Amino acid sequence: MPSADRRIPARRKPRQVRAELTRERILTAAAHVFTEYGYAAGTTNRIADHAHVSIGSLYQYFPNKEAILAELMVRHIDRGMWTEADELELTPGSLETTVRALVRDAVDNHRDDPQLLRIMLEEASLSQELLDTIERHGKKRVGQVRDLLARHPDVHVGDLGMAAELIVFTVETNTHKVMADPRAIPIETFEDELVAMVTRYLRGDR
Amino acid sequence: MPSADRRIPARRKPRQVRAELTRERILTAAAHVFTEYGYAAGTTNRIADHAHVSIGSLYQYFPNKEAILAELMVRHIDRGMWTEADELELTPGSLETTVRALVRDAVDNHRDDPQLLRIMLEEASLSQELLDTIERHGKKRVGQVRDLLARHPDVHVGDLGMAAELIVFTVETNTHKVMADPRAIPIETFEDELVAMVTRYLRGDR
DNA sequence: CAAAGAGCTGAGTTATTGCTCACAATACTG
DNA sequence: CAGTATTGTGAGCAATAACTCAGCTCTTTG
Repeated sequence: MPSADRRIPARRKPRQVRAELTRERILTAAAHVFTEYGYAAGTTNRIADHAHVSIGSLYQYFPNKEAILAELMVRHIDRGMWTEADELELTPGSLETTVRALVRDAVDNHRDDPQLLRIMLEEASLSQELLDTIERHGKKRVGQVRDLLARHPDVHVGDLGMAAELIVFTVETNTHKVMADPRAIPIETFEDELVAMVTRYLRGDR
Repeated sequence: MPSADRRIPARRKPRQVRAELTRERILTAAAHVFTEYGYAAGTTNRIADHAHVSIGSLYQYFPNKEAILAELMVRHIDRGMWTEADELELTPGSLETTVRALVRDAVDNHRDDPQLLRIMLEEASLSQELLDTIERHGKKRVGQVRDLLARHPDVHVGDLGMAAELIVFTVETNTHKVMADPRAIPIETFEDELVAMVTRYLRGDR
């Protein structure tokens, strides 16, 4: 492994469609390879092989291995970002309906490739910059949920911010677990329990 | 990195106290090094250095790097296992008290070295055997909690097994998160919310 | 106290992997 | 179609890290 901090030369920017396709093939292959082998064992040569591309080509579009993972991560985050329209859409209905929508949202976010997400979050040591992006995304999401809860009449909790944080994290990790586990519990059943837990919590029953 | 599956020669078993001490020093150093550098960058040479032991000695007691982590993991699990006495001790009291005890237990389990636990669980790719041990431990724990809930009069949930699973996982991961995050939320506050959530869920209020 | 064995050493071997670079192939342009 | 720019190739370099082994020191034992 070469020294980590070396001057990273600027990469060529694709000008022809061919090049753009190559880039995409590399990313697709990387997703597959990381999923199958994990981050450490998902070598750049393996990725290149899988993409039917030479290792040299790979390094023409990505300055290093981490950059590939970073791009996958950024794309995932972008896909998962709520638009304001989505947010409004969640407002009406009973508390349970709202919570269920939240859970469904988390499930959708994991649908593509739960294994890959796990690897991205857990296995690879991401750059500080990327971690910051994820952090910001998380904070924004907690904020959205907090606002959502604030607008709902049935919510009775002490600290709304903390409740939002607790909920987002709990829903996220539980979904993550059920989706990532091959021999998983049926999602529907688990979803019901999760929804029940969160709903009862928010309702603040004594 | 040498090929993963090679004949692993039997290691020397310590016969003198001196040897036992060396083994312990290696394990202690490994815990420190893994915590500070992570698993991948926590090299065997670094561990040996930190333990003031030659790399050769290290390999006299552990067949490979993973075995070191495995031993740390097994020890952690053993420490965290409930005895029957512990179990009985948890029975009496209000539901909230019981839940709080559960949460406290998780906190205690993370107290030693939350970073290390994170590394063990997330970063390293553990052997199937070790994963099975962890799995068995998890199942046993869920079983213990299920029995605990079954004995409590205030618990009203549909599927007790699933409830136990949901609770154990939720308490575990939330605790894990708060403990591992350096700029963490005050544990007490978070604990209260977590306890509230789980308690309200179990009480099954409508 | 001397022989035997247990424990310890660390330079060196083996293997892997991220990544470069000199060159070849392909696409664009006038 | 010649000349230029872009894209693609893959052997091999350099770095790194897991692990070995020949020979040493320390402990035990008779």
